Formats: sequence, C-alpha cells, structure tokens
Amino acid sequence: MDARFPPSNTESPWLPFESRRRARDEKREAVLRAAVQLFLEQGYHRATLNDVAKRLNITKPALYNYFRGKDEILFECWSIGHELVDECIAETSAGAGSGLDKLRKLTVRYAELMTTDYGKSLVRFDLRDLSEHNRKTVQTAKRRIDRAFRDYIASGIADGSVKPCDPKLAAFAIAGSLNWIGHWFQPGGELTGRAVAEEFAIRLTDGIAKTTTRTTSTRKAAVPAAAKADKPPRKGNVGNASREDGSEHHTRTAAGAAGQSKRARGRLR
Amino acid sequence: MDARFPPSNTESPWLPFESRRRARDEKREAVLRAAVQLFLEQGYHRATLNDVAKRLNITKPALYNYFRGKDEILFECWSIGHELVDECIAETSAGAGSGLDKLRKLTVRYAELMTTDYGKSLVRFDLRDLSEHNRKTVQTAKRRIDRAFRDYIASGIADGSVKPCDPKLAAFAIAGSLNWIGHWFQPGGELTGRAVAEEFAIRLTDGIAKTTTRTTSTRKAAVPAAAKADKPPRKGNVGNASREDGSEHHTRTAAGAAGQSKRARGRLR
DNA sequence: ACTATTTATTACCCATGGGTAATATACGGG
DNA sequence: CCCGTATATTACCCATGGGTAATAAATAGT
Repeated sequence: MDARFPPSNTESPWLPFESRRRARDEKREAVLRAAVQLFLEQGYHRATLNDVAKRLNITKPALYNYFRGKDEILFECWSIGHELVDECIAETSAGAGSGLDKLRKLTVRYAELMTTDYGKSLVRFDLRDLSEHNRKTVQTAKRRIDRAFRDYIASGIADGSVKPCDPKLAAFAIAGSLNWIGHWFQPGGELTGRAVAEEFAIRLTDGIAKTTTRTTSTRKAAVPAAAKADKPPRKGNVGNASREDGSEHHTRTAAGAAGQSKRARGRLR
Repeated sequence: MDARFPPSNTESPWLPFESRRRARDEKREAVLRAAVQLFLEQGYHRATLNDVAKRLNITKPALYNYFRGKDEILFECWSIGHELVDECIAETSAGAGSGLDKLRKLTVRYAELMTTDYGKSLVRFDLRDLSEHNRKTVQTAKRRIDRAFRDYIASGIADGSVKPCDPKLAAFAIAGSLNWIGHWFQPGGELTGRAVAEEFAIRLTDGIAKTTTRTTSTRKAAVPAAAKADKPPRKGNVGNASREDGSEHHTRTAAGAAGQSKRARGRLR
C-alpha cells in the first residue's frame, strides 16, 4: 500500500448499537467512505441510501444529519478526489524539472490516484447526477485538471523536452488513458497501483518525448516524501457544498481535530 | 461525414398520428436510434421510456411491441456498437501488414467509431444495467476486443515492428485512450471524428513503434472502400437478445428486406 | 439530576417510472 | 365487406427509493 493514499479504514465508527460517541467529522467521512465504495460497486443509481446506512450499522434518516441528500454525498465523494488531484498538481508544479519531467510526475501521481476509490470517483460518476450548482463546480475543476496536463506539455514543447504536437489532443490522449484506469483497475488484481502508474507514465509520455527514455528516469523520485504529513489536511474548503445559500452554521466543535477542514455541514437546522 | 457510419437518420418513421405503415425493422431501428441518443444525452437512468417514445411521436407501451423492456433496448444499442467494432477488427485482421500496421489500422477505425452514437454506447453504458445473461454476452465480447489489441501488439513485437513491452498494459493504455474519446467527443466541436482518429492513431502507437513514424503512413488507406455496401448487413445474430428461452417466433415477414438480420423480436405473444 | 442539544430510530409520504391490461384503430386478404 | 392480425392508445398497477415528521435515546454542561 501507499502512504499517500491511506488504506481507507473500511470499518464503521457506529458499533452495532452500543457506546456511540465519536467526532462528528469522523462519522461524516465514514459515510463518504461507505458511499464511495457502494457507488463504485453498484453504481450510483443502484446503490440506495439504505444500503449505505446498512453498511454503517445505522438507518437512512441518520445520514441526513450529515448530508442534505444523496446527490450531495456524491458531490463530496467527488470533491475529496478532486482535492487529492489538486495536491498532485500542486506538488508537481512546485517541483523543478523540464515540461516533460513534470508531465511524467503528474502522470505517475494521477495514475496511482486512479487506482483508489476517491480517484475513481472522479471519472466514474456522472456529472448529471449533481445539482446545477455542484455540477458547475465540478466542470470548472475538471477544466483546471486538463489545463495542468496541457500546460506541462506546452512548456515541454517550449523547453525542447517534448516533441512538437497539439497540446490539447496530446493531453486528451494521456489523460484519457489514465482516466480509463479508474474503470478497469481492481485492487485485488495482479498489478499494484504503483506498478500500473509507473508503466503508464513511461508508456504514455514516450510517444511525445524527444529523447526516448528507455530505462527508467522517474523511478524513485516518484514519491517525494514531502507533503506526506500524517493526515494530509485538506486545504481550504474547495468546492464547498452549501447548496445555494452561503449560510454555514459553525455551531460546534470549533477546534475539531486541528486543521481538519470544515466541510459543508449537513442539514441546516 | 463518413460513409461507413451513416448519418443516423434522426427522424422518426412515426408521423405525428397519420399514415403509419412501414417496415417493422425500420421502426425497431428508429427506436434504437432515439434510445441511444437519449441514453447518451441524459444517461440511462434519467432517460425514461416515455422520453424515448415521445421523441418518436408514440407512447411508451408501443415500444413493447419491439422490445421486452428497457434493459433490452440498452443491450441492443450496445449490440449494434459491438457489431461495428467487430467489423473493424475483421477488416483489420483480413488485411496485410505488420503487427504495428494492424494496430494502427484498428486504432484509427476504433477511434472514429468512438465518435459515433453506437460507438459511444460501448463505453458509456453500464454493464450492470443489463440482465445477467446479456451482461455475460457483453463481457465476453469486450474481452474479444481487448484480445485484438493485444494480439496485434504481440505480433508486432514478434515481427519486430513494435518495441518489446507488456502487451496487456500497452493495450490498456491505447484502448483506454480511445475509449475515453467516447466520453468527451462532441460532434459539433472543432475536431472532426476523422481528424481525432488519425491524430490518436499516430500519437498512441508512436510510443511503442520501433521506427518513429513522423509523417503519416496510415492516411488514405484508412477507408478501404470495400465492405461498404449500401446497407451494411449485420451479420448473424450476434448477441441475440432472447432473454432466457430460445423461443424465437418468426411469425411474420419471412423475407423482410433481403439480408436484414433477424434480431430478437419484441414481446412474445 | 435536570435540561438542552445532538443524533439516532420508527413510521410514514409520495413522485417516479417500468411494466401491464383492456381496448381502439388501421391494414390486408379472402 | 368483414375478420384476423398487427400495432397503437388510454388508463392503470405497484415496487422502489429519496426524503420527512415525530419521537426516543444518548451526551454534555451546569
């Protein structure tokens, strides 16, 4: 397993009907973990909120203490995935190297992300299931991701590390291939996420690299070991989910687990 | 536009409530055209049979004269796409050339197919919406498609036209990129399907080609002008839809438009 | 302990949409 | 001209599942 993508803690904080009392955010995230798993396993429309609740040893209405509706749960799953991508891009952009180097770094990171649940939610969920407002948020974010790929390619062409090509189409080709990982990769298979990621990074960038990198150049440098603090604190409230109104009741747990992002609260009261 | 993928005849054979009377198969196909469009536009679950019917100037129960249920319509949409893919593979395999040549030919054809409605249905629809039986059919067919890519790559390695690599992962990379076309391509955009196909064919195979093919080698040979008879007759009853039982009432139109494949009939009576 | 607040439960509502039954309208052949 | 068949239509049924109301159990603060 990888340190950057923690093993997703598959157990429910709700013990079958006993001493319950744990941090709210922890429960919220447990709901999301159960939801993303079910949505991936069964598909968003086949997975019911009863299913989600059952997997957590609670009942459906309890979910509404944390979320306003099914589509918001979907959005928040997507949103976590998006934050992870954004970290990949930020790390890559912060580092040094040619355009090609950065393209490769991003490719490795992105590929590996696609082997995780929240990564998959970026490409397996249907935007049309979201509310108008959230859909726009997602679309904007997706464009930003696409931009990162294109920018690296373009800068690679500029600095001579990448063959001249249409950055738009090249980005589509690479990102498409990576996105597809989210459709076929199964954690239990013969390939590990890491292996797939590294292979794809080479395979996909070799076609446009000016110097064919046969032996691995991006091997050990893949995980920079930085930005790997224990709990990667989600920065800011990216894609906040407050549906229409900006009302954000912070009624409780003002200091809820130091640096834990304050995501949109469930149900207004 | 392309000759191999006819302009999909978007009009309904049901005039708003008037002189109706046309061949049954024509109507069946009109249903599928309307359905695939709606399923792609709105997604399978959001598109209702009422929507499909309305677009054809009929009402929902009329659809049940041609199909046994919504999931069968979905399957048949998929099935048409699959037949088109199979033709691509058959044509490619029949032709001559190195493994790389064949890989490129298939890539071009497949890419272009991904810009059409029935092509998209291969990658945009969720297998889990199908009946158990149909799902297995589709899964088998998908494996066959994957096999074609792998085989071409493997034979390319064997004949020296392709660099040594893992055929499985290379096929995933290429096919993934192509499949993704079905998610982003919009017919009205700046790129034509043909342009995308040719660009992708080069971009995707360059990485594993032993001789970097800068200038186009697969340009005009893309459309072999053969196998382009007026109405491409669907061969055989691939993936026949008779749900569980093998009962296939051929009660009528024994000679229904010469060579028109006899697909599964709607509703048994 | 008592009370306010949070968080869960049980029991319900009801819109949606796939599917069906009964029936009407057209066509085609004798 | 009438009847059988194919093909529509109208009017339903009803399972599903998201969402809500009323209420009960747990917790924290004083």
